[in-house]
Amino acid sequence: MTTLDQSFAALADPTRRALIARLAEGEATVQDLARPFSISQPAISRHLKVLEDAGLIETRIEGTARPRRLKPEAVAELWDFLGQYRALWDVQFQRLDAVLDGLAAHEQGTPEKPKGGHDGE
Amino acid sequence: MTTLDQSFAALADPTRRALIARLAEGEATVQDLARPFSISQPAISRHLKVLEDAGLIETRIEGTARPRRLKPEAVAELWDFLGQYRALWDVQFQRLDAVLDGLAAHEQGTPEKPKGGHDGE
DNA sequence: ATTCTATATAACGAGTTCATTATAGAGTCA
DNA sequence: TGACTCTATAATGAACTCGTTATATAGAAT
Repeated sequence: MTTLDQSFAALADPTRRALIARLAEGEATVQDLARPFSISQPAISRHLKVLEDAGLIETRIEGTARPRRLKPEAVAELWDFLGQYRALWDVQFQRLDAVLDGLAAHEQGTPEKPKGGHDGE
Repeated sequence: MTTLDQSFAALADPTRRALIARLAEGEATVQDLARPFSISQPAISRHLKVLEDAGLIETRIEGTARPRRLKPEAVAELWDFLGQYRALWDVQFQRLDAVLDGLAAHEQGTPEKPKGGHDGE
């Protein structure tokens, strides 16, 4: 039942993540998607089926072509799941924040962001 | 190479997500973790190894016990990955946002997201 | 030392994944 | 119609996953 199973499993494959990255730029056919990869067209079609079964993409029919597009709203469930643990992460860093405060503000704009600045609500 | 592979694969298993949920409440030994499940201790130990290899948990040694604890900072990478696609999702919902704006601002700082209502297992 | 407890590891089997090649089906074009 | 293109599906094999039981290891308690 859990679609989290399918979604996480779908994203566990680097080829599928690359397909998603490509689709983030816009609709693409199987041909378009297969071209940059060194794997066969049937393999791509199967990856796309996995992504679609997970609800991450959807298919439109146009002649013989089947352009795929992202369904970004599918990310919501994963986002919420991770959000639970990101909250813990923030809590952990609250202590670190205190330490950093004690060390005085000696640097600004370091690669590490003590104040969890990851999302954009 | 990508640890995203390991992280997503680790989270694709419902037993492992349950282990993580338990660890979110605090450190726990293998015994603690195995008790609520109907699977064997070796199976739990292997799940924990998968989670640790993915960087999602860490182990402390205390006598013969090996209490595990969450490493919530490991969520950052996954969070960032999903964040790319959540941004697309936000764009899609900008039209909906406009509608909601029209309905007046009735709440501030709610935990619910614009399209809330997702469960967490 | 012996025994008990906590955990890890090995060996195995069923099921799944991911690639391949070969082929089928549907739409387009001459 | 026949030939061509785009995509899906079937058959197959290697590798991995996830459970099991049996056993090994390490520390604690007696």
